[in-house]
Amino acid sequence: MSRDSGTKRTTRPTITRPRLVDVADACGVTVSIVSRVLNGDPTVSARPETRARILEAAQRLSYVPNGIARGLRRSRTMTIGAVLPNLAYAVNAEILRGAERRAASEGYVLLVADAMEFGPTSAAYQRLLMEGRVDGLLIASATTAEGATTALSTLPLPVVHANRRGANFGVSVSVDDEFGIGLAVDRLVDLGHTRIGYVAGPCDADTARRRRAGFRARIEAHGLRLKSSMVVETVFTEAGGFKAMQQLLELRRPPTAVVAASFASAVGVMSAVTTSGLRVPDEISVIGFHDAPVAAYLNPPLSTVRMPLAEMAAAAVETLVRLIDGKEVEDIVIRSPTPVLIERGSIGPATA
Amino acid sequence: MSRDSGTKRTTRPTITRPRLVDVADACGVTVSIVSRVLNGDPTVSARPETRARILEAAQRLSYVPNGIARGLRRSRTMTIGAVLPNLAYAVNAEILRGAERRAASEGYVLLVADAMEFGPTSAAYQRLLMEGRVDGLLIASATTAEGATTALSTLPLPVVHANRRGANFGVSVSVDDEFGIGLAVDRLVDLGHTRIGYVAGPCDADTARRRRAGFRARIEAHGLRLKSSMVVETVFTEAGGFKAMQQLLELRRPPTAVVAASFASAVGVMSAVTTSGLRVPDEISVIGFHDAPVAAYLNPPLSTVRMPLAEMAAAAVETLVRLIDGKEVEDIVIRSPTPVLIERGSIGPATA
DNA sequence: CTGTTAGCGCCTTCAG
DNA sequence: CTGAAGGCGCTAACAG
Repeated sequence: MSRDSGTKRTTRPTITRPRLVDVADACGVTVSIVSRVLNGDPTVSARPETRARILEAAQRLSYVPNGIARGLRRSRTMTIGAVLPNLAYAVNAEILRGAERRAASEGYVLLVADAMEFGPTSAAYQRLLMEGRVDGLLIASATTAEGATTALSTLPLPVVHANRRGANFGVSVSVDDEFGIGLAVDRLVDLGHTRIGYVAGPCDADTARRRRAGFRARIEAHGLRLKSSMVVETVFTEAGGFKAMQQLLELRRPPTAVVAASFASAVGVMSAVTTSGLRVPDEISVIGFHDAPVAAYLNPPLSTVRMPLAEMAAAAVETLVRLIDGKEVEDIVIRSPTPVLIERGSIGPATA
Repeated sequence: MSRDSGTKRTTRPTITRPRLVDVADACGVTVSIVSRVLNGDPTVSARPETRARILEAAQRLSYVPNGIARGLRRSRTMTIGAVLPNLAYAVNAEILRGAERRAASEGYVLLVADAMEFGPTSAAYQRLLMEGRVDGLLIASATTAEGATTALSTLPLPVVHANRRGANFGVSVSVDDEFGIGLAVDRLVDLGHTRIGYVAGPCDADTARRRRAGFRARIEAHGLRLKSSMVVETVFTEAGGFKAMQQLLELRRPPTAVVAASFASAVGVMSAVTTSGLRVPDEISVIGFHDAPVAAYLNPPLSTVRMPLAEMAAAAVETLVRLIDGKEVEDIVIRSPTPVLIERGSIGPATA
């Protein structure tokens, strides 16, 4: 039919999928009604009989609209760019997963880019942003390269930051870090600890700053004093936690309990304690921030604060979609489900 | 989801990006030369002066071609669909990461879909495949839903399977599981172990079958006998490893060493040993398959077999691109860098 | 109720 | 050496 009307179809290596026109002349109408019927255009009142014929034909040919053509026409790609840091850490994987799920249910797909290499000069950056392949951007990296962020702020593109507040452009969706870290403090104080150490995250991440502030505030709310030597700043990795804990162990009076600002660093902390010949939780209690499947199987099982990360990611996608749709949005802090302390074997009563 | 209101924000006014025609009449020529010059068309011999003017204008307007329009025109989206299982496990995250990197350097971007929900009826499936948004598919799930795979095999779309051989369609890029698992056996035999248990993966994953076969072969190559009670099949999770190990511990003569077919299950194995009051490696040695950052910080540090997963993912992308380009490709087994046993504290000499 | 038509932004054959 | 023009497949006015 009109399939070969275009004279030379050149070399089409793959089998061409049915197009709108194919289903159109499969039932003797034109593309326009087919399009409108298939898209459920409310302003069209097709004769039931025609409509049925169209739907039947579409079904029979297993017609699916070409997303690229549609994207071009509507200047809407139904694609979201996700910029994420190292996926080897469960936190980020969980965010990506939550985002992908919600994106799918909103009719979007996710393009991923590694935040580590996401500078304005990178190929990924070019493809994602400049080529107009995405309708919006979900940035889940607390520490995206500075060059990238400033470049981004000049782009006419909706941006949502997940787990990061106060960027100078875009909207933020985050969790209540202060509250979450407070849960850890409360429980440790409950157990009689008064010398509680803190393995903080890098201060260039605002989420790390919030946790740290929350820790201090909660410690002081309990009438305790936080000596500055009890707080060590490090990166969000096992190695970082390990080194930080070694430092805490060198103190004249080491802490009897330690809260780590991430899951990975908490693992490092436990490892440092064990390696030094002390026991968790007998001599030192440990709590990590963010949960992971492996937590329950560590030796001892690591207590963690579980934050609603998947929900945060979902809300971030939802917000981004609203933004893309031109609706008003505002910064959001996800408070439900409430952060909760998962108690496992790594904490116990103060002994020292 | 309860949320918190902050400042209201809306999207910035959308500035339309420069088009080909903009740079064209910015220097008084037509789109056609501009297109050809910018794309480095070798068959065009533009006057140096014109060419310079064009490049300058493009630069000045910071013109970047619209990827969607180009995709429509060339029926090439420069996009690869990646179907992956649970990213919470480091193995998969590493594959995704390796794939993303290589895709970027090949000029492609990656669309991700969760293998767990990747059925032919899922929205993600629709968007990725049927809508023609991707030029090819990278499947890194050993156990993609059956419905999905059969549906896929009928699609005229290049497919590469990573870490999975013998699918009835597409090409495979995998690592040498047999060899890798053999390294673990060799070392344990070296250490004097003769009763070596194996916590296998689900037999519906061909990669799990290969590891299992490799294990048996290597055991027998050492002249040992493998009692069937020494092999327990389970899922690739901590919980799976835990339960499997419990089963092995109930044997009249439990193994003195255990090889687990995944990282997660190895963690579960160690946990089960410890929980039962035995010690690793004093009473039981443990080796896991696939490495992860956390391994070195477990208690005791977990010995693992490190496989070239990132390289595999990169090769898979490269193969897919070749396939997309219509070149001939064949199944690949990545043997470099060679799989290597990372010895950590979880293994020691046989004592029983 | 349905058809015609004009592009979305780009590439590319064919003329000049 | 450069221009003109026809689509890629689809949507959305605007007409009948």
